[in-house]
Amino acid sequence: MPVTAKDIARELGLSQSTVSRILNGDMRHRVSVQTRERILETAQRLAYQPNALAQSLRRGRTNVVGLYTSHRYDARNDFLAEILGGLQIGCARHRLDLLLHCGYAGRTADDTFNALRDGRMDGLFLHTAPDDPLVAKLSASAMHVVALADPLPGLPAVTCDDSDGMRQIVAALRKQGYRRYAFLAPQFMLASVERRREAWEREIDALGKSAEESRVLRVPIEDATVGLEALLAKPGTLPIAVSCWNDRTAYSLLRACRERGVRVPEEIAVTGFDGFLDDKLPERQLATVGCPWVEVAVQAVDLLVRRIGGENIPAETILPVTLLPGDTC
Amino acid sequence: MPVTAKDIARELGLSQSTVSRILNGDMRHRVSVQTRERILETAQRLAYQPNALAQSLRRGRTNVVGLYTSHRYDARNDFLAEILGGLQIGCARHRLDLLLHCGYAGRTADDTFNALRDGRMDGLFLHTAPDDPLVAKLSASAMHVVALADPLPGLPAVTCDDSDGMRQIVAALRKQGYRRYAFLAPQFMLASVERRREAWEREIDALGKSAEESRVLRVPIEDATVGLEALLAKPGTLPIAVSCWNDRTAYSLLRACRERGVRVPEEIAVTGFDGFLDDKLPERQLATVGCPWVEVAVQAVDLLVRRIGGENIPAETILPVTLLPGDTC
DNA sequence: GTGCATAGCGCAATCGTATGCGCGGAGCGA
DNA sequence: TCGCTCCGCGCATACGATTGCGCTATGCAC
Repeated sequence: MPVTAKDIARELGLSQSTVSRILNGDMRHRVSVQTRERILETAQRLAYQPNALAQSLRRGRTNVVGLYTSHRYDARNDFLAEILGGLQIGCARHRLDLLLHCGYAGRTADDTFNALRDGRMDGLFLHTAPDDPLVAKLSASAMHVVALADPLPGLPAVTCDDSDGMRQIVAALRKQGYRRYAFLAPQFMLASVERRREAWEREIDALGKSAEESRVLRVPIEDATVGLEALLAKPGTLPIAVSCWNDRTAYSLLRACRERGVRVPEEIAVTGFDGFLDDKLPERQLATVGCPWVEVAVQAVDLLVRRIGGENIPAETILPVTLLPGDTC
Repeated sequence: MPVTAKDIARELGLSQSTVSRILNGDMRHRVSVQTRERILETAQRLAYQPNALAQSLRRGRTNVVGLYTSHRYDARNDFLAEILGGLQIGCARHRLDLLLHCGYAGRTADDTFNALRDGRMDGLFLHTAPDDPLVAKLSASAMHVVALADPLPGLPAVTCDDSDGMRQIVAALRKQGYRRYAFLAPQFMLASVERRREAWEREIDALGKSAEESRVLRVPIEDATVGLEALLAKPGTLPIAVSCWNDRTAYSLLRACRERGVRVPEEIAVTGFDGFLDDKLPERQLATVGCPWVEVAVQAVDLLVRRIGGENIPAETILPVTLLPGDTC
């Protein structure tokens, strides 16, 4: 059985409230020096550890923040790993713990929403699709939420500059004189993807008549072969400059090219978005956009803490990205 | 303000205890059908969500399990990502949530230990070095702990069959007739590494006089160049069969080989351990051992739940691994 | 009219902590 | 001696739930 404040009080013939005040350093409550010493010494000796549940219940504050993501973790999801690393850093700074909410199979948005507001956490980080029913519920509730990487309607967010990143990429492609362009998007909905797509379209439109072709293709993230086939099926001059919405899709495309014997960048030029480093690659070869995901998460923690503290926080914090040239275009 | 059971009781002119019993489906407590209906309807209408802190405090059970890892998350740590994914699956099945304990900078083992036993979680998953002071404290405490992937003294663990995996690898190398061997270990201490090293040494010893050389090198996980230099510095017949303690180190070595123009597998043969899939690679080229890390985590959750339930659980659960041939040896 | 069972519910303690307020005694000045 | 201040601490309640036990009213048999 864990030792409680009452145990200490009983041992010393004091009241539990006095023990509590001393251990919390409540200076308004005057206690003799000897009593203080005895309490501290006894707490030490009995290895007293306050019950966090009771404290949270009473204080109305848990020092726990949650993370809800619509996607599960796996070794190929570099994005979540980076975000998680950043959250770890941020939480450590603010002495918070992180509660990963595990979505039960068959759980409805209602269930999930209820599970998130059961009092165990002070705030929540969210990464999901904008049309996730959870988003509307959360933004209508009193819950403190910060969206990560992808802006969500009605919620503050910390993001990377998707538009600028894509603008820079296409600008670089234009400078190289490509005439056929394509954008590879995922089959699911994500706000940042649409931003990148819009920026891509703006830049392509600015090309005017000099662009021979420009298409947006939706492909499964783990296999870009269909996309590649569709591109090559249409006759026209090569190469085609294919901008992928993220690095993982770009690597899918690169693999598809290798498997079909398509030369990069002579026939297909490829760009990514994220800028993950990986020892597994010979060198940085993928031309991509470097996104500070760790920093995104760190800043998100700062913001959430301020929000919990009652401050107003900006609707969107956009972090700058950098072009990372490579030899795939 | 969240609505409490007392609010429902007040609204219906009932007592809070009756409300609680109905909502918990306590059949021993007899209540008229109308009252039951009214309570359920009102709870629904007011969107009542029981306060998890109060429930946990009273019930002595939180339905939260913790994860403590000595390493931080990042995109290159495939291992943690896989483990985390498995924990997600397992926790979802048992309707648990996962509390990531963020180690604060400057926190001592004492601090960490105390933070882990503050009543917020029912049990804990652990991945750290065997000489981490935390391990001794935890195994001496009443806390329910399951070690992940790496056995820890005094604690139950779920692991992969390190010995068998390494045995299979070296057996395959022997069959190919290599005469010089090396083992690349990390500079930090981890039980599974030592198991792999011991298995490697046993197999090499079994070669007897036919082995021209066999060395164990400790290299930083993110850069194997020094190791490579040390190997090549010593004259002798090539190739050298280098078994790396994990995939990441193997990729480090492969990169070092590329950078120095060393041919694989003609001059240096490379094997890994983990078997992570990655779209970024052209094909499965690294010869390695496939470890079911997701399954390790899933089973760890099952075990921890049984342990929390009062059962005795096996000291070590070892999951089988499979040899994944490649073209790096 | 009495006894007894049962249906239908409430009282109150409990989990461990935080905190507003009050209370007895000592010391001191007038 | 009276009144005031300040020291040192405890009482009691609250946070929001769970749960053992007991209480009242009704119905029914006798």
